[in-house]
Amino acid sequence: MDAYEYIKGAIIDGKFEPGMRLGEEFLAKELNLSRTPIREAIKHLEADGLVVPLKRGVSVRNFTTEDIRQIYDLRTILEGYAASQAAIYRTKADLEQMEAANIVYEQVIEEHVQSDMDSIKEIVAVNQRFHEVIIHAANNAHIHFHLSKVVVVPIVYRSFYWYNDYQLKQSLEVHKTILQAIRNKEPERAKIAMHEHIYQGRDHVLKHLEDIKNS
Amino acid sequence: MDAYEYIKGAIIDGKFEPGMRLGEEFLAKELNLSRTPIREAIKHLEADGLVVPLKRGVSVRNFTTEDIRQIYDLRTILEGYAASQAAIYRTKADLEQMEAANIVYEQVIEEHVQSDMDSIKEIVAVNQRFHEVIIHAANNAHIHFHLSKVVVVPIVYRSFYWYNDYQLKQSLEVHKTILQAIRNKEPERAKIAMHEHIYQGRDHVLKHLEDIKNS
DNA sequence: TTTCTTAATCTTGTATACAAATTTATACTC
DNA sequence: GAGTATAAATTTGTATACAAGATTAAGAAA
Repeated sequence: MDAYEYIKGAIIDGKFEPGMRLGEEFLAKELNLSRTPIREAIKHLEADGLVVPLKRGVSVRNFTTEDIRQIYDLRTILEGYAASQAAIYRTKADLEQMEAANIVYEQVIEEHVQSDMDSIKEIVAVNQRFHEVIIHAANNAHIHFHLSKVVVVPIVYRSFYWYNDYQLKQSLEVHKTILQAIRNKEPERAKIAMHEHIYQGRDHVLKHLEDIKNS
Repeated sequence: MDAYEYIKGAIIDGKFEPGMRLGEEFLAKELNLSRTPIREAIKHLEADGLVVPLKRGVSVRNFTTEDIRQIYDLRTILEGYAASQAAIYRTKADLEQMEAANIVYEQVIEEHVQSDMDSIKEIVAVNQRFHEVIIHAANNAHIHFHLSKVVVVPIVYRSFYWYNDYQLKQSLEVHKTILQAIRNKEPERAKIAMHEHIYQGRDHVLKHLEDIKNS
């Protein structure tokens, strides 16, 4: 298995917790590889900002509340722009893929039972799919390059775990609004709706962080 | 010397041209190192998007005109946002550093004689300094993280080489406008001025690329 | 002469070895 | 018993070795 993907995955789903030192020998054993490819994967993760260097070796980065706020601000700007561009450049095929993603989104929300890990993973995947199609439709590969590094922050990734049914349906409704604006070629409307969508996500995560701090 | 910085520098100032294969043994000899640290530097550059993988090894990335356009669009959004945030959060110390950068900028432009490499390098550095202070004042470390990867594109970096005296003075004037808006705490004005500034940079680069294509 | 096949060479990718540095553990002193 | 110093043991960083795959070159056939 690819070392980079494995370690990244383990960080994202919390198997490797923030602050944990990532020993090379340990990872090499876990993946049945020598230290060389492990070190290269670590260098890649360091460039991504997912691990931070120590005096020697690296540890899993700890994202503060302030980091989360800044990252969501970034996402708001970039995805807002992507939505407005998508409303200009979207093709028929783009629209079909957005619609398809939202239909699946509706299904998995419908079938979803609270705190079922598998269905949450499906929700995360299909939500991401919708966002990715918009970014693709925006016709700017560089936006995609940067957003792919922004969204991957562990806490953002896991935020769906503490959505309730009502909030999930709310989220689907905003998706529909965004899609409608893109279909109608209304860039400003698409941007504003996307802004609102991501601000809701931000508030949701920040509130959760506040709650666990007070307990 | 650090392998990553060396190779990155060589790509930026064109010593390693787009498409050129970066042989590990070659780089190892050039830097008096073994292949191991070279490979790690290459992995880092790959994460940055400055080199692209081949079937085996990597080559220097070639940025197309379309890439340049997309990258400048990204810069416009991110630095425009940074300028508006700077207009809100700038401290006294931030303002002083912006002023200092612009004073030096004025001096080096004044003393500058066309196509003197050293003075051009100074101009590049002090222009970058002004932009960096604004990004710092915006109070968003993640914006800085992403912009640092966006601006480093070789062609963008070298765009100053084909500015004439009038255009340099023009550029200084816009810097002053941006600074004034930030000083007066006018976020929207600062953003718009920054947008204009970067669009001018973009048009300048794209026109240059067009010119060399037609010759 | 040109093209296809095969062999030789070169380069990468992975593993391992070794030295330097940091961390941990133990012992000694106050 | 606590703190410091010294020594032992991990662990990283760099170098090198080896094997697999890719590229180039050479030779044979059309």
